[in-house]
Amino acid sequence: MSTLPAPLSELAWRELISQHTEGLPATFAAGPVSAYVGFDPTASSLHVGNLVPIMGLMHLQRAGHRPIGLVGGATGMIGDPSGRSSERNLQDIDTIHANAAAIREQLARFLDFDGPRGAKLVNNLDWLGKLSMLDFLRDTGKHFSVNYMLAKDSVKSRMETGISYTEFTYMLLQSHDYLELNRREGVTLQMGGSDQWGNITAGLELIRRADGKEAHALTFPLITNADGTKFGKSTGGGSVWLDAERTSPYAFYQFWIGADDRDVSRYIRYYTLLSLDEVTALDEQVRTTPEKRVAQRTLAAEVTTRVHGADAARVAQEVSALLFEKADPNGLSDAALAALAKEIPFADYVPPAENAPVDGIDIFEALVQLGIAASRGAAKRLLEQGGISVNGAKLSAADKSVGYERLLRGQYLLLRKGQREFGLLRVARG
RNA sequence: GGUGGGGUACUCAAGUGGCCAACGAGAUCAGACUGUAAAUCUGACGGCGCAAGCCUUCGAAGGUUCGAAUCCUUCCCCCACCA
Repeated sequence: MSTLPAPLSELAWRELISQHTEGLPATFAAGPVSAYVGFDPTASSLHVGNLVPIMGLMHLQRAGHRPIGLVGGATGMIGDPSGRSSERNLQDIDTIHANAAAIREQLARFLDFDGPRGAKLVNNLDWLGKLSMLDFLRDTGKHFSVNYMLAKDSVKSRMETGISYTEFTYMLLQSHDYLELNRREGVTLQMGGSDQWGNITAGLELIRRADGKEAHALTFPLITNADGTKFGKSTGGGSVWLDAERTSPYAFYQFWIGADDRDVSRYIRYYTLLSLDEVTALDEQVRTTPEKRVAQRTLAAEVTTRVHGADAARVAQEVSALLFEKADPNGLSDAALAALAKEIPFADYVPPAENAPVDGIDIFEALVQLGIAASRGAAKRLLEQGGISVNGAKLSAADKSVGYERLLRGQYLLLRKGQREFGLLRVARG
């Protein structure tokens, strides 16, 4: 294993390799390789679940090879059956174009798009869009037997519940992409999640049969959480996005801070560029002084800095310190409160329309307006269970309202739900 | 086209005339314990309401009944076997 060429040795110690084709090491050793990863343009932003393939491309480029991102503009309109239990919704073209543009910007935070080894982003709509059915059947379809396709896990697993002809064909379209990129860009490696192995190797077959050339596959492991939950879900249950509009830098930072001790070492290997020595040192810290959360802090700072920049990461750290390290909210300056308003859920308080039954700020209303509770009923349950604090002090079940005298700087209220969810309310005195 | 089985809340899954807002499990949220960790224990978990209670829900639409997720009719969809 010590003889693995550049990106493979790195990927190997980071445990980022699930499997790869046999001849891949030799191919890397022979010179610069162009490799691609596909991204679904089903949303206008990538999320942390896309991070592993992105890091794969990053390591590749750092080792002197050329990364290519493929936006599945065409295939996104179809849907990959791999890893899905049901048929999915199709996207319209305008949406896909907009999403592709957004994805390119996010990739630029990881990849260098300039220079001879510059990264490139392509869209398979460019060739699949104008491909005729007859050409496709003649040039691609004839190289595959239905028997071969049925034997793939992605198809097999759907035989029970049913799979449309469209999704069945997905494998061939992806193979066609690989062939196309092999011809256009000299791409000889496709990478992807471990569930993509079948689709990628189908592409290798096509390249060999159609052009008699050799190409390779490399897959990344499926990322798991030690507690069995799905990786990449925020406290609220939603995906953690790279787009600051969808997931604030603070929330993004918090996502990483919350990593389980059992996971954090792996995540640092996967998602940062820290060296093996640094990673080993952090592992030691986790073992001896887990309560200091040094590894989690490092992980959060590293990833947030890469995705949102050093300034945003620093603010996220400061806000986190403010909220979690027992600073008295009453001492916050106007500037600090204004900064906070940008990072955590924020709302301008609107008093209930009814002739207010309570004096002061209606807590249920405040929680709903901040999005911390889904309804007044839910807010009430939270309060009754002792899950709500205001300005650092826990409320009792009887505290249905908060007096104006408790407002910070005369106009703000810092609400907290449970251990780690915050919201800032601004109240206009009338 | 025929026969049989099935569509229940975020997911799985009970329920086959009133005791059903609907057993149970998972997921989720909160509390205790902690280290913004895990595990464990406790509670909550359709909406509105301080509450009594009201409203909406069991594929869709009608109907029977004092009363339906449960019975009847039609329709839509899924699965298995047969053709």
